[in-house]
Amino acid sequence: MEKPLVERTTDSIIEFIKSKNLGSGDKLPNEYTLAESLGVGRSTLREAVRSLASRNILEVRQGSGTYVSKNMGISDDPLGFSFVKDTLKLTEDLFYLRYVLEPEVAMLAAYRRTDQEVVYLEEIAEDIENVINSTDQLHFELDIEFHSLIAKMSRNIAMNHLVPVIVQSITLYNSYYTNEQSKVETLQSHREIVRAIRDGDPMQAKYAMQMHIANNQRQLKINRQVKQKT
Amino acid sequence: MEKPLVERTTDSIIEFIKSKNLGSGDKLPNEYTLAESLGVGRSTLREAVRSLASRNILEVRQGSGTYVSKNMGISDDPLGFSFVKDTLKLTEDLFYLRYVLEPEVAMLAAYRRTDQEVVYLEEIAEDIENVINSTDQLHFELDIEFHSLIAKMSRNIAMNHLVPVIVQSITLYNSYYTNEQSKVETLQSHREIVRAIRDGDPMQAKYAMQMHIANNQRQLKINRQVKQKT
DNA sequence: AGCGCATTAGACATCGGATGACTTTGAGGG
DNA sequence: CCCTCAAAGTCATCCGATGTCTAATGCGCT
Repeated sequence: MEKPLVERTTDSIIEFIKSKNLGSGDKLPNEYTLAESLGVGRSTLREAVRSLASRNILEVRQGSGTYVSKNMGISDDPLGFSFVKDTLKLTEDLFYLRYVLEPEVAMLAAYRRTDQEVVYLEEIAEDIENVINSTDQLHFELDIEFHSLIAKMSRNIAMNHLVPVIVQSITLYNSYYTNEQSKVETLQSHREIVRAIRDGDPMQAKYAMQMHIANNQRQLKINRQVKQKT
Repeated sequence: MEKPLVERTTDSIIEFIKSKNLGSGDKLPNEYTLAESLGVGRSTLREAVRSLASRNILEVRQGSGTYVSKNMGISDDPLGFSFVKDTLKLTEDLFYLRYVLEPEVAMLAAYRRTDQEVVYLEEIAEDIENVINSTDQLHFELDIEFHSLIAKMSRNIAMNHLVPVIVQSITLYNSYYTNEQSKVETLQSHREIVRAIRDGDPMQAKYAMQMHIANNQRQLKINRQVKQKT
């Protein structure tokens, strides 16, 4: 018994999910049954479930049941950025990370994308054009979706897991403001990216993404300067 | 009572830590006392503690007590790679990610490193040379330390958080075997990387890191082919 | 005085029963 | 057919008992 029973139980639950081939949204047996079948007490099982829930692997709904989570295994702040004090520098650094990463991702996407995915991507791009002037969070959510889909199209598992986290972190720890200029540039960039990926032009996709993120970086700095002066 | 008591209790614990100004390694009151003072049952407290432990905010040691964790906030598998079925492809993709990322990191490190850090880096590189032939995990741990330190030297917060996760994931989900050839190449590459960073030669640092990871990728494939034939 | 081993107190681990609160579902009345 | 509401299913919470592990204590030996 080297590891505590609770940890072995979390492993058992993951094993259970895999063996039963459960996916997002599927329901687990109730806690009494599951505890019984794993051979542990209910308290132990509950702690194991709680542990997995806090890692966004499970979702517990009182009165309803315990389910496999949607964004399986990726929690809100997986890289611990919420503990970083200097959020200004963090945002800059995140943009630099994106500048290194996402052009490569776009390139891969242009190589490997399916036609179906291109249709989705065009739909999202269109949605963004439609809500670009709305004030709510919808624009940010769609932007995350846009970049996440491209990451998925790259067929690189690591990128696919990582890009959503990075993009979300930026909107999470820095509510940056958009001006008219940046909106125009964003839409223009998006069109170029979509076109390059659709046409299967990896180099152009890479270049377009590079420009897109560089624009964002530049606009971020400009907005901060404007903000400082006021 | 909108939120479940357990979640409110996790918040209470964090509040408790902040208010008492507890830092890494400090001990919390025992579970009976803490439950009492937070006004919840022991099971509830235990689940809250377990939840925080799985997010690497707390560390529980049986028989000793509950402590504030060191690497606050970064969990073992933050990007959810443990759910990926095709670990072979995952490893390839992780290496590709490193190939994109780490040369840039090495470049930044060469720009921004301090002399003190260079001393540490040389020490780690030396340690690696000494244990390269040992069979245990020490070699992997030192390799993680090596790349993590370079990430720290880059002064990019995002890279600093990300690189350890990526490097660790590779050793976690793929126990790749090393042969004599790769050991020699690894040591050679490490020397070149250290030298370039020490000399403040960003381009050379980038190039050396590129070669290092490309070598690793190549050796990985070779080892797999050898493994398949047996 | 110093060292080492055994004891012991303190702390977490695990179990399972009792009761409460919430969700879902479906039967029955309109 | 729809609405209401009661019942069943499920998680939430507390609690007491017992086991296991760690670290400190203290005793005896040298």
